[in-house]
Amino acid sequence: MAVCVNCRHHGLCVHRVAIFSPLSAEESHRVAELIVHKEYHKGDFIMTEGEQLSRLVIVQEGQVKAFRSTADGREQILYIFSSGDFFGEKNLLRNQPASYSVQALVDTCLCMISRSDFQQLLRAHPEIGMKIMEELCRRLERLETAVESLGARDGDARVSSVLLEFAERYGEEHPRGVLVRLPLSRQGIADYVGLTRETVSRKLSSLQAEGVVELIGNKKLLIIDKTALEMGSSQD
Amino acid sequence: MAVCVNCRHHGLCVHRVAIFSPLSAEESHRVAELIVHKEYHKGDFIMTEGEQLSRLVIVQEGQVKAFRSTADGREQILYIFSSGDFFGEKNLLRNQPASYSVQALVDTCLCMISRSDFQQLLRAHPEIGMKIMEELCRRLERLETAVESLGARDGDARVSSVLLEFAERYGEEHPRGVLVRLPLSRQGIADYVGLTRETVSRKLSSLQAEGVVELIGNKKLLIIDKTALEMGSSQD
DNA sequence: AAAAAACTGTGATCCGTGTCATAGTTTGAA
DNA sequence: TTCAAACTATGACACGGATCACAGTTTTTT
Repeated sequence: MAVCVNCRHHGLCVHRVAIFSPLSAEESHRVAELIVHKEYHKGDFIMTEGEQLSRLVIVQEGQVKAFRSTADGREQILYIFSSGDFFGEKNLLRNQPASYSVQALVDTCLCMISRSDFQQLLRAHPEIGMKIMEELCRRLERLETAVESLGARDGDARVSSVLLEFAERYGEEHPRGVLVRLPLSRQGIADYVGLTRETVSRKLSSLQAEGVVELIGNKKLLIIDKTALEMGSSQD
Repeated sequence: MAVCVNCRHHGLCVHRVAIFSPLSAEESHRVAELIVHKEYHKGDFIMTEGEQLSRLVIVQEGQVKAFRSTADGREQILYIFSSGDFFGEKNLLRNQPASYSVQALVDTCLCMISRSDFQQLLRAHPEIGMKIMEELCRRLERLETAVESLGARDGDARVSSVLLEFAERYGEEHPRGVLVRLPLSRQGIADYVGLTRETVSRKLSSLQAEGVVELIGNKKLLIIDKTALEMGSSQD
């Protein structure tokens, strides 16, 4: 596996995480001592809905999905967390159970800090609280947008907007457009935008037929006409 | 109108708001000085998507809806804020524009505190930051549930769950069940759960036909069989 | 109190997406 | 390299909710 070797040997992860940016070099060294590392394989569960974790978890390397299992047997993906993101915030302030499950999408290395250590840290450095608030607000905005998009039950718009979101987060320059490494399978995309696997397939196919995107295998995709997606995701 | 008379004469609103609960009597007196009150009529806009308000707004008396206007002309309601709730948090930490519009559902009195005053307060009383974090987490959880519910596009479940939510927040005891004063019109409910006015009407009618609820005019509703709603909102 | 405006309920029809079925493709293991 | 398991694409069909239309009701205005 050999993920996060750096991280284990030096306390590097502290530097990679925005919420710890208010710390001085010396302080972050001390914080690094408090952190426990753990590696997970693709598919491993990191936490389960309802569980009481009482740790803040930071993604050091890799990618995980956070989701809820719905009553009708579906799986609603809420977040995709990558390097630098954190989760488990719910269990820190109050003693609340996790409101979603988290599962590794690829081999992943996580940093964990205990509830008590973190609370002490928060008292000593209120600016960390600010950082967390900022991130919570960002996350709220993401979910607000998700609600907006799911409320307007237009399938095309949902697929377009998820592609734009992935392009923003995981896209890289390419002579003919933006190359996106998809973090999710077709089923995963469906679980993210509230459609079925089949519908996502069809929408992607027709986008390709229209020359808007180009499917490269199942895990990559080239966005050729970004404007068309932007139009499709909003007005038509 | 005559809303919030108390509030204007004494600084009472400070006491009614959870986020200021860490303040001592004397401190809250001082904070009350910083607060500006303002009254709005039903239908008035308090803030508009994209606007830079740079104030934290607290609902003293009344009720407002927070929503986004979607590209396809719909209106997606994100939150309903009542007495004690706050909004405008986005503009406080960073200088971000509001991610939603806010409009008064009834005549409403609001308390506002400026960005700089609030930040000073936050520095002096880190516990206020904690309270805000808690509330942001609560709000996140609400939205996560909304996403889950909108993702599973079953109309019956959406209506059932919104009724349960309203019962929780606005319901009162009644010999035959729970009496709910609906904060939204049929169209409003539709905008909240991502359906059309007509579908909401139909679902409510059939719930009434099944003896689960009883419609009392357009603004009230009696939940007779809460269990049926709970079953309908999850598994079937 | 009367009139206007806004809101609600319900039928008829249409369309999009879910569901089911099946074949093709990719991925990973032996 | 071969084989199996998992994933993907696509057609056929059904069904639920959107849309359109209109009548009835409630609320607001003057």
